[in-house]
Amino acid sequence: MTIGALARASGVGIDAIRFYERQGLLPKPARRASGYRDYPPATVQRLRFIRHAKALGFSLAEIGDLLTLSADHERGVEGIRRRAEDRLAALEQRIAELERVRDGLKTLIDACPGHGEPDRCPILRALGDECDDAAAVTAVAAVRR
Amino acid sequence: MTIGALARASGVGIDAIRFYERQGLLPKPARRASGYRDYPPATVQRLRFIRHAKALGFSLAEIGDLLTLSADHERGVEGIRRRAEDRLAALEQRIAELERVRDGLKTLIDACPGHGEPDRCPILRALGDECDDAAAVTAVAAVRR
DNA sequence: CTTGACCCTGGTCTCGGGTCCAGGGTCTAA
DNA sequence: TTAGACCCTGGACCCGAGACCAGGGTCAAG
Repeated sequence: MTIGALARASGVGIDAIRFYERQGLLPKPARRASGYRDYPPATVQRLRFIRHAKALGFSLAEIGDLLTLSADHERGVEGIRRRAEDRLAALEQRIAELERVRDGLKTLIDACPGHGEPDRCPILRALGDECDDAAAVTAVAAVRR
Repeated sequence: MTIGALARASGVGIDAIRFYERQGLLPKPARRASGYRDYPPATVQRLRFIRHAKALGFSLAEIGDLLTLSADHERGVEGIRRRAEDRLAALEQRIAELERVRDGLKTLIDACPGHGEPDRCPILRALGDECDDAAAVTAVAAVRR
């Protein structure tokens, strides 16, 4: 199939397919006499794999790793599983981080009356770090590393 | 104070300070005869504001917005509060998204025995989208938009 | 007076994941 | 045969938020 047909079948853009080839995520395809790339239909699966793995938060480098491992019939499966677990751990850490930030922001919003003098707004005071307002201090402290 | 002193006092790098100036987040400071930037001490607060707002997930453009609003004694506070609420909503959406991905990944890992043939690994099968495995299908479906 | 720490400008480079463009060649249906 | 859709390459460009660098000038201590 041509690159355009592959793009339609896999849901991945033409430019992205050529980019993946340059990155080594796709093997260099056969060429027709005209120079057109000619893909075997199984490439659709490979591109879907890449698309889904991206949706799970894997980087292209990690996906290349997964693809290499998945071709390794000896130790591939353990490697895949371990990488998936690493991804999961990173994901959970990121979620916890965002939740911390969310709680800080929520605290500030709750403490803000939404009107009045700007120098009494706990959000501004907390961000500027020049306040004794307990709620604001706590909220921003939660956000600092 | 010089830019180096300001950097130390605020915890923001020298290059970043000059960058913020170019972006209009910091007013152009006075210059000494030598051409050195000479900052009023209050700039430390402003840089801390920027640093904290960044930690809350605001982009530099949004921070510029906040700084403009915070100088507006008429309608500033309502604007600030509304933007904080927007940020909170975006944050919660992002968290929910990541949780969806996390659950999908978790399901896949639980379904994977961690050994055996690669073509029986639910992670690989799900990513390649060529499977009837219910757990894998559900997991990946949860991830797709 | 020299050394070393600091500062200036303006420019390029980084990361990731592509997109877009110019200037060609090719394929297919009418 | 010709229009229009497709394909090729190599390169430039995009986003955000700075980092880094060269080639200069400045400032304070010893």
